[in-house]
Amino acid sequence: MENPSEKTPARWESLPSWLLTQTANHAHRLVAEGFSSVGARGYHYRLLATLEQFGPASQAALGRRSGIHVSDMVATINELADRKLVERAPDPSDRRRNIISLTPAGKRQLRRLEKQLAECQDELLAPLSPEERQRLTELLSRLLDHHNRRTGTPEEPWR
Amino acid sequence: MENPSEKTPARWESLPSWLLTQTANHAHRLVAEGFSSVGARGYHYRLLATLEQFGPASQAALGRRSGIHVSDMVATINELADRKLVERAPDPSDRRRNIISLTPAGKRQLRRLEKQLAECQDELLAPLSPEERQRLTELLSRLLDHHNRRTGTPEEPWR
DNA sequence: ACCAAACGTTGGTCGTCCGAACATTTGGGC
DNA sequence: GCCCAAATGTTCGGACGACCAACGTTTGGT
Repeated sequence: MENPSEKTPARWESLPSWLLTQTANHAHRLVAEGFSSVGARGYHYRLLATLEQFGPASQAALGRRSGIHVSDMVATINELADRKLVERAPDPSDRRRNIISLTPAGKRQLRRLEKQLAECQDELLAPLSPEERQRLTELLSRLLDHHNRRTGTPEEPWR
Repeated sequence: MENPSEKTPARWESLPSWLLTQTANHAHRLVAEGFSSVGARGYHYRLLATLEQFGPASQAALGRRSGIHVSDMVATINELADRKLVERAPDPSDRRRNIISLTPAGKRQLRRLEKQLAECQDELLAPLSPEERQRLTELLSRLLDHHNRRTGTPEEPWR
């Protein structure tokens, strides 16, 4: 959206789907800028955060928990492993698996990303009062829940 | 997000930026499905709607009005012109320009897309009451306005 | 022992957004 | 009238998130 100008509002501009995707664009841009200032992108944060929250795990399990597709997981882990933010070790008890774990440097990076993320939330919601922010997140949560339910959420098999 | 499972909620899942981008993903998916069932995608609708609303115009002007990048405009028009939904004619008064106009078939396609779009809005907002839908769109509009203002909106030069 | 299932990996697709570069044409200032 | 800055259309390419198909290896249950 390089140049939305020519003032006259287009007639789709009041559609909820438009409002959502466009504000999401702004949100994504803000977050991406914050992350890239530390040399990262969304998948990096999600993976690091998942690792810290649930501990070391196989790539497949990490994919399920973080919502990152297995095939993207490979590239993401490669990128993080190159920067020594994450470690990939073979699972001795199952030779199909790699066990991914967070390094101290990875933890530090995660702290940086979280700081960026927090700042972005504020910039994103700047024009809203605390009560309005609350109502917005509540409404969005309901929407997200609803659609996540209908878009299959298989369940963790075991372990 | 093929498989968000493993129930335990990740800690970023309550962040406004996450809620926004994810619900926007669902919205986008719904709309894209609706559009693709008629063989179109977002840019097609935006271009057709812009043409109907503002009348025939040059590609650059259409880009400004629809928020589609000039370089994407080329491909979009190509695709629509191939299907005879749009016509590309040289501007006799300015040989740099093409004048793009909507064909009757294009108008019919636009009607189809609008129908799809309307259905999507309802599916998207299904879990919300009319009042809640109202409040959501109001909050999102405020956010979008705010960020659009800060992200340059140059103005239409003339004509 | 067999087979279905899980795992990691490779190599794509798609849509939206965006930038750089280029040739052509134009209009305004001088 | 001339010149230059600006607008126009076009091509190419990249980032990012989301996704899919296929393959070889390894596994666990039967």
